[in-house]
Amino acid sequence: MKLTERKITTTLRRHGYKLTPQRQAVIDTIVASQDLLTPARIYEKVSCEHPDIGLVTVYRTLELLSRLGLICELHHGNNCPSYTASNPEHHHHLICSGCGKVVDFTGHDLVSLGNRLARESGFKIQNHVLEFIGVCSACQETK
Amino acid sequence: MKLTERKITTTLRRHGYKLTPQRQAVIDTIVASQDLLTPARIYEKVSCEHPDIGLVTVYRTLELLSRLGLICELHHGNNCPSYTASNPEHHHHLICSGCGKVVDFTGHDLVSLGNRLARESGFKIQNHVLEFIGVCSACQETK
DNA sequence: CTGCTAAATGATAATCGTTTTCATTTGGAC
DNA sequence: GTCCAAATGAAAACGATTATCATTTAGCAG
Repeated sequence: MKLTERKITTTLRRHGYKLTPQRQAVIDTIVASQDLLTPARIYEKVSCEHPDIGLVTVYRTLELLSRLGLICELHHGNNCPSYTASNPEHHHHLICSGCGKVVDFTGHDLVSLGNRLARESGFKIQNHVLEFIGVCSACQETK
Repeated sequence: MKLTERKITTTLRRHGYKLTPQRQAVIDTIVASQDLLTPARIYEKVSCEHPDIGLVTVYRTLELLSRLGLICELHHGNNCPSYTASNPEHHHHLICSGCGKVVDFTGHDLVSLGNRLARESGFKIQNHVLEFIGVCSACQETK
């Protein structure tokens, strides 16, 4: 279950952030899309409805939402980061290298592996990233 | 076992690339370091021995080595990519968020998970990324 | 509803990492 | 040694992101 727009706005409020039309627009766009969106793409989409929004505001909103854990920032090989609405439960991503579509998946437990690594390496494990990159069925057809 | 410098140079030859002093220097630097190095950091290190090398050449060499699979390019959250000598057998990375040190680990098989995902999602899986981020023992002490 | 204030915005410029361009140099085959 | 495609370096171009700062506004108090 993806995060609802409502959940995001109430979280913003709870942390004392204002709920501006610009932030609304960015949130709407991210929640409405199933795909990985770059900042530029988000700006482009948002601009259709709100032509007077600045790219800077998009960046600032993304930084804020990311910091609050409401959206996920991913890097899949190429240069620039992409964002997708965050899933409240722990999960991983399956990303289409063709169109950027993101599918969440759960059910693979890496805690015991993390514990083993911590024991063997002396690291204090903070986080992990598990991503599968592939080609979605739609992109496989249009080759 | 990390890739040796010798292995890298013969691979270059085999693909018809020239073995220039500049490439040697970049290769030496990457092989000698256990840490994740950014292009800027590699340039900095290489410049000590070869003050007349250009940053552009570092970028070009990294691109080449990465394309030949001799070094790994990683993105761990932050903006710019980092590189480390590649391990010939399939492996994953444990990265220190303090100093950038990289520890390879193997033995965790994700093939069956990949197959399950492919079956359920219709994706054709191409690749996967598994990284653990943590704090190495040295960095834990200097806090 | 009205006014107030700190927070948020937008325009512009600055910054940073990376890539392109192009004239010059050079590794390595002959 | 000669030659030429490949490689290099300097400079400029480029794209993404961030900083600056004057203006606007959300949300609260009265």
